[in-house]
Amino acid sequence: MNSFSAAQRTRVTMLDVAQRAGVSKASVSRFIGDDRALLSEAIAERIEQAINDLGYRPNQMARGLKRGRTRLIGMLVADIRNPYSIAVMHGVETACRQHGYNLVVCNTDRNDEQEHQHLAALRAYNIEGLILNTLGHHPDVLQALHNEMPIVLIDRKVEQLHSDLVGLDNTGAVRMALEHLQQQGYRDLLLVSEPIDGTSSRSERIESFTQQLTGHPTLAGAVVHTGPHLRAGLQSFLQAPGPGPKAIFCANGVAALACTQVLREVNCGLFNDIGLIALDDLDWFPLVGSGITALAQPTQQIGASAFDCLLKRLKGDTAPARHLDFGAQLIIRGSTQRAT
Amino acid sequence: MNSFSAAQRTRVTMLDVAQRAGVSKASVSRFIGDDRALLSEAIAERIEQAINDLGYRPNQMARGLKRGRTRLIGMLVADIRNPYSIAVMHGVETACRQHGYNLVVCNTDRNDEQEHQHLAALRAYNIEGLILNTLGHHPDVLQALHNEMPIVLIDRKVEQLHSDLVGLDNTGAVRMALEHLQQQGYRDLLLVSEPIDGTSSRSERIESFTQQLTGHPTLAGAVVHTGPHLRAGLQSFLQAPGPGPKAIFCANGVAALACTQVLREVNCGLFNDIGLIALDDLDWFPLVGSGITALAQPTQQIGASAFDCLLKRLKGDTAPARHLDFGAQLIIRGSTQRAT
DNA sequence: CTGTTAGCGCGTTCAT
DNA sequence: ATGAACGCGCTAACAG
Repeated sequence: MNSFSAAQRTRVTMLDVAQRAGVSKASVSRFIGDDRALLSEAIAERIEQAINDLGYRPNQMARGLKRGRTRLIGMLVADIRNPYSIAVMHGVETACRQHGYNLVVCNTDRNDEQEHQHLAALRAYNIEGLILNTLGHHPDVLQALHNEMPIVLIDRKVEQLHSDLVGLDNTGAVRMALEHLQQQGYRDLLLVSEPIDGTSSRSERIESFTQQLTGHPTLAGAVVHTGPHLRAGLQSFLQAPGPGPKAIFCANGVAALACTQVLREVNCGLFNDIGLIALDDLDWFPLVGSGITALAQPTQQIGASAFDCLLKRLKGDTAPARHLDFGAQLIIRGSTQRAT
Repeated sequence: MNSFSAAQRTRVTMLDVAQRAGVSKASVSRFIGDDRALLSEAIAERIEQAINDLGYRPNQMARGLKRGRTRLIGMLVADIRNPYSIAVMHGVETACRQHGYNLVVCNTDRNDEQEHQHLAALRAYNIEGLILNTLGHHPDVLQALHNEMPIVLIDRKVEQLHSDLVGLDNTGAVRMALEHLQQQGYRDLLLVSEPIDGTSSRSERIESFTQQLTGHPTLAGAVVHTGPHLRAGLQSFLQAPGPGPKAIFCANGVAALACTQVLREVNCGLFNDIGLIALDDLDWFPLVGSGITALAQPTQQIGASAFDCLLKRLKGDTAPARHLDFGAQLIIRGSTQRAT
């Protein structure tokens, strides 16, 4: 078996093709690039033949070095194990491929140091644009990067970096949730969210919730966060006398998972004692108890249109930063059907 | 706001640093690379200063072009929405970062044409090694690639491509499942698997199941596949008179999801009427019914050791192809506790 | 239409 | 210990 000890570089190059076809490198380059029209039929055929014979593939590194176009898009994700991130990433990846771009994905595991490292690495690879789904705790680095390439934010804003953003219409989604719960007869609400850490979508949902409650005089509401206090928070909510039937509103998929876990631990009948609705729709939602009602995000669209924004900018669009907010879709399951 | 119309490339280069520090490019290169020891203290400091002042980052493209080392690892995944793939990928990514490599992830969506495209792209970017988790329906391309770089297979073999493989000890995992089910008093077993499509791990599990059943005279067993016939298959299993208590063995996470869905649809009491064990452990398993017993795969380890294999090869290891099989871990939940 | 030339940013001999 | 010059694989002028 052969060794790959980093030294040998036996790849067939443009020169090989040129020699085999009996032409100059320039002609091969024209054949490869967008100038194929300038070539005579005869010579084009010989080049094509040679390319196939040798299995030649142009070296994108060298190409990028010369043209300044690497056809590489970077994506920085805070938590790659979050189903939302995966779904969006899938959308981005699909769009990339359709337009001849490739995607370099970096996961920060919610770690600022790793975010820093990855940003440096992405820059070193001359990516043409960046899709960002992190807290952005390095505003200086990001700003510097933004001078070199377009950036599109996904789901979370970054302070002082005013670039395109695509995400969810959080206020609208919260409104849908509240209206649905109200219609179903719930009166006492608890919002369960992950702790506030600067994620803008997170705070927007919480703010919308408290704000809109003031517009629903028949509804009462409170907020708890996931983590060590979740269990206590849920229990006191369950036990307290309230204005009427109770329901929980999970602000995202992770909160829904944590919340459902605790509800089971405290032997809460899913979902006879209590209603439940979640923002995000995960594939197991139908399987828990009588099914969890969800507000699904159009993740595929979000990813695709993030790439679309990037592409527009790469083509020279210099319009002021845009914000694209997509609507959520209500999927009703058993968890918000009150036992009569 | 500035435009990024693909033309301007104002990045600070090695020459800029050299001039600012009043030295030659070669010295800067030595500072960047592993030859820092050869530099005088004074000059090293000046270079470091200049680098910081200018915010210089070496261009990996140019670097890779010259040295043949891009520090890029490619990973080709059949289905990025499969939690198993994500988990493994997370392991790979972590290991990559720890060793200064970056990961380019490509998703084929189980599509042969996309696999082909992605392989070409990865080659074009001069990745140093490839981690493969697909069917490998392009043996010629893969073989050609394998001449240029090391390849590590994950979970599934590829015909005629004998390179390193890391995955699960499927036979052992099936044995653990059967023994556990037997101990719990189940006698009539049904294996639910995704359809056979050439995925080696899939067939190994099915074969191990049927094979080992012959060694358990007290157990009866059959196999059904997910898809349009799953529902009928499950129903006839549930209704048929059998040698004793019944249990289902889901061959992976996807099968477990499909299977649980159907069980709900046919109003099967989860899990009083029937036992359930699944290979793979998903985060929602505790939440369904009384909890789903699982055989967890050490996905993090699998990913990390895949990268490890690659690294060894890159360092010149030419030993014959290795197979690394990890053991599964049994996690007992309610779905295999028979109601007494 | 085609070939020649000159770099892109960097690493690596050679000299010194 | 340091600098000058060449080439990695490719594209973009310029000639012809």
